[in-house]
Amino acid sequence: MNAPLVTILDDEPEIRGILTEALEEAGFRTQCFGRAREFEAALKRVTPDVCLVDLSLPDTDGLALVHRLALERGAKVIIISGRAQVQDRVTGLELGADDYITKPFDPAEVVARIRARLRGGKTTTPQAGQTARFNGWIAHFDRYALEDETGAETPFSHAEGEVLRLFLESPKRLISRTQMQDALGGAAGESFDRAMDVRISRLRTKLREDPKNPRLIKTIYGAGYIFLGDVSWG
Amino acid sequence: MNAPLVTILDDEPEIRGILTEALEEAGFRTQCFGRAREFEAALKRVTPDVCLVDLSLPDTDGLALVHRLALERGAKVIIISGRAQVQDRVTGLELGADDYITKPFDPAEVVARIRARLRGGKTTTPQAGQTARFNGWIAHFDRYALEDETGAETPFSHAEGEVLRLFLESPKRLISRTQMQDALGGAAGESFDRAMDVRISRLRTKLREDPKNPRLIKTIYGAGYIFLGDVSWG
DNA sequence: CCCAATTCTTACGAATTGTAACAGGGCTGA
DNA sequence: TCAGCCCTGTTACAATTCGTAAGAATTGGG
Repeated sequence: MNAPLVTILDDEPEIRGILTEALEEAGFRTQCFGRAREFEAALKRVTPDVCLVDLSLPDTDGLALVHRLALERGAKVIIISGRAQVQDRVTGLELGADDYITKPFDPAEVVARIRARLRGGKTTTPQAGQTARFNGWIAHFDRYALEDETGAETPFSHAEGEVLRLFLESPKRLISRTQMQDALGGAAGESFDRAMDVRISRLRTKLREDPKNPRLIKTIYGAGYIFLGDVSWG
Repeated sequence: MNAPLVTILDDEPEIRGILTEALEEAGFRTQCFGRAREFEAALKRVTPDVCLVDLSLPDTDGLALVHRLALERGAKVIIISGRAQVQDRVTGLELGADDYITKPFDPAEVVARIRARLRGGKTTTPQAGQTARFNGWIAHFDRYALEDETGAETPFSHAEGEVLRLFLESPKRLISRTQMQDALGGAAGESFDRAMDVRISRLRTKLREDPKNPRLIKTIYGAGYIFLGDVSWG
């Protein structure tokens, strides 16, 4: 398993430098961005484990960005801000941030708080179980079968299982098509797109999704897919 | 689903009072303890969702208690401490605490941080924060639908949702066109302006705005837009 | 070699979104 | 006040993106 990826979004290069140094020292992978636009562009390719966001961006409204990150992506967000008023912290946290650190900060504390977030989240599933429960379903990856609420089982194929596993490992997170393509070992960008669609389509029918109003696998036009549903592995 | 249970462990009665008042106001159930012994005894009967622990306890080592709580119980632990040194915070977090608040604290911030903890551990809140109410409407961002006063739902697309979310995140504030352009990730400078207008236009029709006299999305000639309406997220 | 299961590719239709074109109204200056 | 320009709203259309059915290619077993 790779080292956790932490993204840093701050317009001051000096702060970026301090943070990257401390974080790499602590064993994280890092990616830095000075403007929100670049950051959002990068999000189409990678899925950070924790996002550090400075609110005082020239580029955009930081709070709106935080809200989008937390809600759409399900990412862990830590706000770093010069605004130290209680009201600022409360609104930041209410909008979905997982933590709020005020400048000036100590890099050691930032590292400790990132670790605390990663500990709590458990986003990654280290090979633990071959079964996962979600919204009344049980996915048996050892047996390639989906178990109903009533206990009835529907088999699924290997390709379908790859997609399902990808979703179950990153629930409530937006997964872009390129990410999915990479994860599924799909060769270069041929017309593999359609194949993915087909896989998802078949998976949807096995999950008995209403094509007009999918509840579990939601597609975000022009962005990717998102799997809603409360997953617990075991 | 019951209200989340928060335990308060602090030797100062005054602080216990302040915290219980704020937490019950916020809708949590609370249990107070002045000594660690009583607290640990109570743990055999109940399972708190979040534990607030003051480190300066007379009858035990607070840090050791935190460590036990975090490791054995898997409970969410928030340290409240008078010790404000960075080193104290780092060790507290490393030992398993999920957050560290220094005295003096503001009860509102404590509530916000508790909520953030509960949100992170997917146990309690299935899908909070995905809806917003305003002037008789309910916007369901998880479902991409606008709910009427009568309960009727009108679906909206991702692009429309982006605009709507932007407005709901900054109500009663002027949003310039460039701001909106940045937030919506649109490539600048092009004739993307018109695209934005179209998005807003479509959103207005779904909100059944009178074109001659818009009540919610008001346009400020030469400056931008402003969203009137009393928004409450939840 | 044949059959069955699985997967990919092709093809087409539907939904979403950006673009062009035009209408209309506000703002400015004579 | 009125002409003219700029800004915005709206409509129609085109391009992109996505869903799925049907058939072809691949694989594996007998």
